[in-house]
Amino acid sequence: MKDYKPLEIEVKWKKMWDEKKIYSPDLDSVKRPFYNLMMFPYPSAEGLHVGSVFTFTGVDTYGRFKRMQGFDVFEPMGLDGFGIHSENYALKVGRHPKEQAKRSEENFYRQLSSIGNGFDWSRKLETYDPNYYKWTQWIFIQLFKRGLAYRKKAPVNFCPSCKTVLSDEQVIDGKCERCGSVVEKRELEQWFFKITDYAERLLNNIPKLNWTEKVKIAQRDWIGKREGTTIRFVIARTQNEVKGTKKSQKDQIIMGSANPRNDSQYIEVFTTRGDTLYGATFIVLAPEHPVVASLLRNSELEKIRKYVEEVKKKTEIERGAQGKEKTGVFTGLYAINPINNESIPVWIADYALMGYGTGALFGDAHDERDVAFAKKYGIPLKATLITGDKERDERILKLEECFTGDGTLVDSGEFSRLSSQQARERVAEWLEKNKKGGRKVTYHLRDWLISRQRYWGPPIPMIYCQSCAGKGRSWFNSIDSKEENVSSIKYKVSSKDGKFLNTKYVIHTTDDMVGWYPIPEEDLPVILPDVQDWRPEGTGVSPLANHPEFYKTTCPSCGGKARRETDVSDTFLDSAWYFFRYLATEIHDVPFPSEGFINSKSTNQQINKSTNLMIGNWKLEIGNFAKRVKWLPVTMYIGGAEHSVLHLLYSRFITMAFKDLGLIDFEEPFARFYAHGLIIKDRAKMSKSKGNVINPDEYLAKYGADVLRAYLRFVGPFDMGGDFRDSGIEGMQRFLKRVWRLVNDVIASEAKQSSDPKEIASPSFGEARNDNEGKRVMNRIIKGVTDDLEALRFNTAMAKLMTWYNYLSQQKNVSKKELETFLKLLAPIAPFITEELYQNVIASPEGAAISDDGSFRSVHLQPWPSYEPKMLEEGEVTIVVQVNGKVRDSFTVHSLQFTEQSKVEKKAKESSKIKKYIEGKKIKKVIYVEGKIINFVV
RNA sequence: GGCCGAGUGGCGGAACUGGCAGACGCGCACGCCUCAAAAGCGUGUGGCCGUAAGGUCAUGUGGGUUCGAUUCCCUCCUCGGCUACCA
Repeated sequence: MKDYKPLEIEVKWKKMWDEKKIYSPDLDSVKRPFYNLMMFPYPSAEGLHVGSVFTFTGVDTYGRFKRMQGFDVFEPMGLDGFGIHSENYALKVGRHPKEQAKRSEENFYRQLSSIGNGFDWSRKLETYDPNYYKWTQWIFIQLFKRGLAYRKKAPVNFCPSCKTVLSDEQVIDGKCERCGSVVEKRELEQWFFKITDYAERLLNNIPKLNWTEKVKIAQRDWIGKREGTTIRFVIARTQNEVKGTKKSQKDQIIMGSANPRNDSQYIEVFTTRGDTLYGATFIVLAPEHPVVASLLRNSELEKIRKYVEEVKKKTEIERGAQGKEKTGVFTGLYAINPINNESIPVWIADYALMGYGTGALFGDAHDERDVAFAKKYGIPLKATLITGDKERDERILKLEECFTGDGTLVDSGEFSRLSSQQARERVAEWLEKNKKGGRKVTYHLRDWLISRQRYWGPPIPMIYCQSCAGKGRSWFNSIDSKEENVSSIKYKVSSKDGKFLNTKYVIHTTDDMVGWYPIPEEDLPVILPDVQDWRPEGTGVSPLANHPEFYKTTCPSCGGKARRETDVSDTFLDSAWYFFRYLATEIHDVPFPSEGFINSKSTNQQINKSTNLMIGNWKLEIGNFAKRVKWLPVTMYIGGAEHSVLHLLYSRFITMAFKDLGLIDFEEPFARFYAHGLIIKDRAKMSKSKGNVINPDEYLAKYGADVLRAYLRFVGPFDMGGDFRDSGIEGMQRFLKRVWRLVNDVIASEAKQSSDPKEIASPSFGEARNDNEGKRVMNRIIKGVTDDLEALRFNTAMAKLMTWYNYLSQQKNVSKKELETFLKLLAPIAPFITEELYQNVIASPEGAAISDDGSFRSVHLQPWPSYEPKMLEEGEVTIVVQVNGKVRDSFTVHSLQFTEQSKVEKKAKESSKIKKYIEGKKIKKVIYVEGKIINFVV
């Protein structure tokens, strides 16, 4: 018998699979497309993490299972190599990002090809490939033309160490996601995508998605829809302005005619708790609130100016997360609560956020933050909600307890005695009727900040023309836009039940966009030049801004001197559409980007010329894209739950935008999303700082891909992850060696038998066993493994196969059918060893991998084993006998003849063990679960 | 603080809709093989009492529902992930 040499058979079969292209479906002609997608990795670290191997081989096991079930499985792989992660890694190792990308790419593809996955390598992609990012840029332009990309000056998170702008999502606990530095606030002009326009659609589609529930919840929370009310508080100069006046004068003030304030000077606040409005005793403004700004212009109050400036400089962390001390300053102003005409002080405080609601809130006794703030500054409070529990209500009214739940209103004028819920409704009505505010919906979701002042990303494909700007011109009033008929572009806004609500026309106000033009599409891509000073300098601009040969250009409209945008786009944009690109890619040898890069001395003209080489055939690519849409939405998408919000949300947004662009007729990219678990080591998350990161290379070299794959399947449930341990992997190697030996022994003894029929070796082929038990076992295992794989319960599928092995290895004869079936069931998990052994089995006594007609009889192309439901029934079943729910005895009966209650009950009562417990007692009740259990209650 | 998970032998984990808790594997012990070891094979393996038959206690804690709870409900504790002053 040959020894089991995993590495040798890997080389052999990999070559064969590659030659026969068994993992490269013809995208245009297949009948049962199954797009089996895993989140592509960003290759910034030293190499592939064993956690990624866990995920990728798990996804592949599912894909192989589906292929054997007759689906045309498409399983592509690529690299998310553009962006801040990769650039930071390049910074760390002191290598040019492009050079590093080349190295990472080589290493990653080497590793990825060694794990035994059925990747379609003819369609790989890298986000830094100009053939890829020309489309990233194209998408940007399409969104710009539809008014979904816009520019605004905004306070942004700035990491002083990475020297870049970060999105809110990249700021963790006020620190930079990558380097951990404390993040500062800066004001910069930035490009944004209007994802908030899609908030309602993104939210309403969630129930329809076949996704892991927790990911759906995370998405819903991230969108964070809140229905509440806005209330207008008219500003008064002093408290007396209201309090000291008679009713008629009060009204005047409120109506805006009293001097010197008028109705335009009001503060609009947002609340979800309109029921507590009567108890509002102060107003809090965010330091960035416009009222504060106007106040500062007219105010001599140095104290306020100082406070606001300090807070604005403060980082998120210093401003303090919940629980930390709140700070604030009184403005000297008062505001009139429209519902009760009370005049209440207006404060500025750091716990009010400009980014949420209206940037202003009212404080009351039923919010813990408000109470904490009020107590600190001695602001009075008034409880207006009670619970009905007398003792508790006493405490609440004495302000000893802060009650934040729904209750019954007290001391709230005409609203007293209403429930919170009723009151919210009535207050909203009142405000609407009296034009003092009204219902309002707010979202936690913010627009997507796209700009990055970095090097390693796709240049944002926009041109700014100073001269056009001076004339108030932009692309939106150019001839081009009229040709594209942009003004008539509209998209549908749907309500919750999917009903058409209205058509939203994009109305362009060119104010913000004056001077801006997209790069003409035929000039794409805007190649990222190969500059040497690529490191971020912390000047708030991209390194490309130091390269006039890059940014100097001509205006597409007037032909005058113009300037390219020098920022690059967020890496989340690269990954928001890659699943489309796998399908659109023609099979071609893509030159590595460096070959297409221009050098930094090239002129602008050369940039454009050189791109012609890259563009390829737009129409062809778009055409393929459209044809292949049958592959979408992605059938199965598997990735980490850490991407639950951002990546998945951005991908959904881009897909919806594609639909609105008329490119596709669906709006959700992933029919099914499954979140896998994490592999940990010694009960701790793997991390470099802990020094417990596992490099799969050594395991692949030592044990081979099959052993590692099978071990990772067995280590724990796919959605939970598992604890990686060397002793476990040894056990798995033993198992595969046993399988190897069993199959080879059987084949060998068969060969012996046919040459000398008298000699019966054991175990051997043959039907001689002639028992139904063997067939029942096989059918049960087939069903079990099939169900487990379908539900991605790989660990229990593996256990069932081991159980079956244990059974087979103890039999005198093992049939050829059993061996074949065993190998087929194991094939998705361990593709190499099963291919080798399967070929041995079918070759015995005759047969070969390549049949006469030239087709390849790979185990991976065999139909998945089926089972006969009839054979699942057990020959005999064990009936457990309980007395008062405690197991006292058990016996077996023939399942077909002896499972009626009367017979089982009779037999159970005959048992001496049972008699002991029921003798002389009255049986109150008998519970019988057919074929399982009988329970006497005495 | 909020949301989502998870707590089961020495360890990783099974138990799918409430029905024999501990499948399968690791580890350990003993045995076979061997001059010996490794590998391999076999047997056993939750705690306690008992020679045994058997009994009894056991799924983080405390309660509840049920003939019966790892599973359902409530309380609390611990750990992990995501998120975070969202008015």
